[in-house]
Amino acid sequence: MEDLKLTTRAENFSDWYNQLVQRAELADYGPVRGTMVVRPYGWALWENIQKALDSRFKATGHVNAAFPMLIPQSFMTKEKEHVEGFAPELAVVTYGGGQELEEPLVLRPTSETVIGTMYAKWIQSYRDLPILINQWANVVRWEMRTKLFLRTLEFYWQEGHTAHATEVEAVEETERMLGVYADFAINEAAVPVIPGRKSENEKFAGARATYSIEAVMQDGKALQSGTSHFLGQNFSKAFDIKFLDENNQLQYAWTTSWGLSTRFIGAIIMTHGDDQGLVLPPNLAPIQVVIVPIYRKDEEKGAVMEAVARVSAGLDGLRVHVDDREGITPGFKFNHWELKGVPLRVEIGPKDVQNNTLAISRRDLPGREGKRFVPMAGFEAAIRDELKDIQRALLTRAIDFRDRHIYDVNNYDEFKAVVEDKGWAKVWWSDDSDAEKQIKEETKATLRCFARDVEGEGVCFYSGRKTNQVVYFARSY
RNA sequence: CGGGGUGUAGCGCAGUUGGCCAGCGCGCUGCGUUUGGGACGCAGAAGUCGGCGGUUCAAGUCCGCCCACCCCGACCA
Repeated sequence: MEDLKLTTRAENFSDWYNQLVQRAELADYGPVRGTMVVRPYGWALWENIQKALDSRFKATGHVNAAFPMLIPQSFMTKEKEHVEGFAPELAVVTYGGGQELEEPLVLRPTSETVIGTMYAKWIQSYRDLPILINQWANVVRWEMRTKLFLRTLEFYWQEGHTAHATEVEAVEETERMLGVYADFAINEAAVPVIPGRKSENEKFAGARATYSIEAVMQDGKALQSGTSHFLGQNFSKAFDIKFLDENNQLQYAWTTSWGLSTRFIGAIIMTHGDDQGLVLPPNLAPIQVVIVPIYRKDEEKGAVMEAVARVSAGLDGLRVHVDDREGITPGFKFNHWELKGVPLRVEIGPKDVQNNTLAISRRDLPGREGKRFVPMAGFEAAIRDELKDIQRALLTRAIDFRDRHIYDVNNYDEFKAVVEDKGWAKVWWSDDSDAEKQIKEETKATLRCFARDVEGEGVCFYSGRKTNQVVYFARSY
């Protein structure tokens, strides 16, 4: 008999995640190994993520466009590091129109190469710069080990690609978009990410510098949740993106790229989810309020449904769902919508009709603790306030969790104990790629990013050398 | 690609030393009673037993090959 309850996080975090994703109807496995079907509920969540990001992109001057999914294979080889980085995970089309193609086409793993090619055509003068384009797209990377949302052969994302006249502008753009991601993650998703620069080992293939937002998952692992790359002139030299500056000098443009994918849904799940199921931040939840009518007899039904209609109509602008399914008990519905992570449940039954009240239950607080009765008079404000409070509470709780799972570590033994199962290690670090590789080899922990706003000096936990840099290490997805 | 595991109804599983009619729970359909934390009764529908080949009077069960998926490792957003 199939268990009604999820595997708990403590029992097996990975099973918990897999069961949750499928039972909450966020996604399912596609027919081809490693592919993912994003189901309507999961896609609705993605659409809300898209809206929150897209409005931020527009507000910072970007426009949307669409570039082709098929890329001539030769494009991928033009930038040396790029080809080395992506070669193992390319899917290649060799047949089309019933015959073998003259040149194989790769399914885009990312679009720097096509977009760079187009930018080379479109840019002649400094007056054409900056060019600030984003596209919402799917990309294909042939991963060996897959997991729904976190790593699949095909995934959905947005990729911004910009070209600038100066290095300073391009660096500013890279950091601006990192800031946009952090703002989105913290204020919309209530995922308290840590922004920072990646190490040379971990940066994007072809980038001068990569920045990321990193999130602490409930099993203590890190999830890279968005990236922003300063590409220098690497791609403009490879793709001949040149312009004449004010002094009639031919210059290579400075480019950036930045992306955030459906992986972010995994970050939300593993930041807020509990043993009852998904917990969604109100700002992004496809359904913010679910109303469950309760009645026994037909004569009760009429009055109850009337109250339900009144409440539902009073919540204009909120995403409200009335679960009026017949023949299913309220208890079943409570569990169902908890599994799906709806932030707030409203119950309206005969007693409420009689007392002129309604019952509201917060998803983030279990059982009686999160349930209270509010008077029908003024329910609109009560519900809106409650949603805002849930959004705040989720962030506060996640920040607290994050801070309790990042450990200041001074020696390698402590380090090993921490990254083994406790969480992240925050350490003084004298930047050394070989040491970083050695640590990864021995502990499976990777350098997630360089901490910002570091003051003073310390002693590297690994080499014992003096340094002014602090970094985070953790095992990651 | 290495290691491990699993394929029998939509899902989760049982199926004895091969034996005739392939079963159980959940879900699904219909009717009735229920409904403030995962309701109950009755009646139903639903299966190329992952595929191909072999052994046998007889294969879900034994043998061989293949395929798929999941988990753990090396790579990644």
